[in-house]
Amino acid sequence: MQSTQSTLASNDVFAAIADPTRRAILERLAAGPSRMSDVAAPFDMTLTAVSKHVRILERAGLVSRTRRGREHVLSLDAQPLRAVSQWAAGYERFWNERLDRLEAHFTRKRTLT
Amino acid sequence: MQSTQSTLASNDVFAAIADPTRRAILERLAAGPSRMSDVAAPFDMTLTAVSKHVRILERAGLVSRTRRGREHVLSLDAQPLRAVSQWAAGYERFWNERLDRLEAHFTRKRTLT
DNA sequence: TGCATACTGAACTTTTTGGTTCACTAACAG
DNA sequence: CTGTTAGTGAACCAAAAAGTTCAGTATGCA
Repeated sequence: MQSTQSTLASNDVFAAIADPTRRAILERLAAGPSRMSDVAAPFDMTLTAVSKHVRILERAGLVSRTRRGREHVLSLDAQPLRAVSQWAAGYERFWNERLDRLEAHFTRKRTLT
Repeated sequence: MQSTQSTLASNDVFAAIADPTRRAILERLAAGPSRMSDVAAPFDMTLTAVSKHVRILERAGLVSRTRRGREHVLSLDAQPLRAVSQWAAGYERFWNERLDRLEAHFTRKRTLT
């Protein structure tokens, strides 16, 4: 079992990236680690709110934090996104060719229960 | 404007795939189109509940329906997942090499505001 | 020491989500 | 026709999510 990533914390990851604020946080951290306050600054919400978003990202394994004095420095941990990318890419054959419509036509005759 | 998919309905897509039931529905439809009832059958919830999930998937552009008599036949529409895959793949450089930690070390000195 | 800064935690509010039930419409089967 | 099957729509509920405020804890700085 090497690819058990799915359905273990995967659900958390999908839930984590569902929120646009959290996706924006990830984008910001892609530019390099930064302090909680700096991450929070661009958003029109309190620091506490952003702090909660960050905690959700942490639990999803997407962000890690290291304390430097009173500052919390956040950095991106993108591995879980690999699973997401691969999950979506699993549907590749449906968008590559327009074979989804084609195959639909085929299978309809048999598979339709 | 051909690639405006992002941020237009993209948010809906991310929200749509956040729910495990809805991901399961997509998986089922990957095997071919099927009727609402048949899609609903495996789940431990009412048909109405599944119907609502399907509507969310439709609004996200992930599922389309065609009526055949009184039956609603659902089929997968995977295009939006391409955007998801590409979005996640945008973070590829962070998981490919362990260069995220490396670069973190670099940028920390300058970027830390 | 003593005040400002950088956060967290707890309590609370509002909105959204995921589910239910029940009544309804439409289509098919005898 | 009549009854059964396939599905929606509306009203409702409980729990979760997203945000707030306020109080508290460390750390840094003068």
